[in-house]
Amino acid sequence: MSSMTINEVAAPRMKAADRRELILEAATAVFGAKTYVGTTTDEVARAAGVSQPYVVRLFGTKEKLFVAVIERAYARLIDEFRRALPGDREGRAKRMGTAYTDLLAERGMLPVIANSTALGGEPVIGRVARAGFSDIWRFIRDDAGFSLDEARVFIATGMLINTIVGLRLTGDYGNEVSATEVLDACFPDAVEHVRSLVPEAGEPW
Amino acid sequence: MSSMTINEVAAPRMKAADRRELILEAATAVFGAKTYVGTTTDEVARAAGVSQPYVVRLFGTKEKLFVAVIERAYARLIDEFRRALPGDREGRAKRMGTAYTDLLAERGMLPVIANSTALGGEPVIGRVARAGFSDIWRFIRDDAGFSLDEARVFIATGMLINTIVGLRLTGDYGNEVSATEVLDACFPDAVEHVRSLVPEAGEPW
DNA sequence: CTCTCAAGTAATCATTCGATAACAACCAAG
DNA sequence: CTTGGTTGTTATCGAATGATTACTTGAGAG
Repeated sequence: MSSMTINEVAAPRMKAADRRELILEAATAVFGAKTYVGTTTDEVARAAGVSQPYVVRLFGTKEKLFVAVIERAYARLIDEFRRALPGDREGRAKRMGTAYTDLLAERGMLPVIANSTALGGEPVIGRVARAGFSDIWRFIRDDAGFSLDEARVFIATGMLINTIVGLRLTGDYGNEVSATEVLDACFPDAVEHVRSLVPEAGEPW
Repeated sequence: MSSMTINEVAAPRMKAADRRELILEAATAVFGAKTYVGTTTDEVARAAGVSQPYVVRLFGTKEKLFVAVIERAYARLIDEFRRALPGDREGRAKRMGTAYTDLLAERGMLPVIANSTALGGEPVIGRVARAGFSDIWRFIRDDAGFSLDEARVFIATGMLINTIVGLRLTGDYGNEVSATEVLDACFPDAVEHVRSLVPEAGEPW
């Protein structure tokens, strides 16, 4: 039952640093689809095309692996936000919003960020998640120059997007009133784009 | 190691319906604190002061227990929203927002709702979570009479509150800039009230 | 009383999962 | 060409967990 979702062919003998990055990518997809506790290191390993013990050895523990995944995700997000800064000031929030939804194309990225916000009670992971959120907030305030209210609304909208994606409301668009209304209200001119990037309620992602 | 968190003394020989409700209350607290997958039926049982097999027998499976917990939480939320309807129309959104944060006092209620929004990919739970969200949205639109934009902003704000609570940002208030700013921006005149209701990063809740 | 059904427990099982250990194959430097 | 570090695997373990089974206890009806 070796699915090999990310890499069709296992690539033997890779430099450890590259292998780490490849595993992080696979782990982001799996953690994003099945939550932190719900994900097994074996699933991550098979998605990355390596053995389960090797994943553990490269990262130490499942917890440390997840911490690396979160840190990478928040860094990636800030990266994408930064690329959306240049241009007229009025369109900045919109460009950054688009940058956020475009991250949907990187499998698991948004779900991982969303899930991390529910783990503040975990001693280790919680600290990292708060730091990630704090980085985002400071970027929005200092680098993007958002006012307090702009920042609040922007982040709140992002959290609503997380909810829409996490609930897979996209699958009900057109069939169910609430889902249709929420999606229309959130993505006035990008509903189909978003819909094409979110998987159906059936598991894979 | 029997902690008996909810009920200090086990109440033997209760009518099954009452026992169910008592277990649901305990389960909400535990699921809210440790997520769905991260919670064991034994923890729920001990929090409710009964044996683990009894919990399983009363609800069939852990999944069905969680479904019952979610449905109860959404129903409870709508209940509280409904009680906030009467009064001047301008203050309605504010009253309903207060009703939401007041639910923090019922242990696990908000975290359970927040966590459910990340499980849309689960075949059974996902369906229930979407139905819960849909109920809330329709209540806000039809019963509360919110416009599309009002509804979107209101729900988005709720999701941001979920994030703040889930991340335990309340613990950083006063010590860290981002947490302080977010909390001030979200709860202009209720920061201390919210802070008093959210546990520290250390686990319990 | 006692009989019966509901309420509840102790014991136990089969899986699953993260982690560890021991070993194998590859490759570059001397 | 051989030696040593790096990259990886197979085998396996101990603990945890959801579920099942069989048993016990209490209370209310007749």
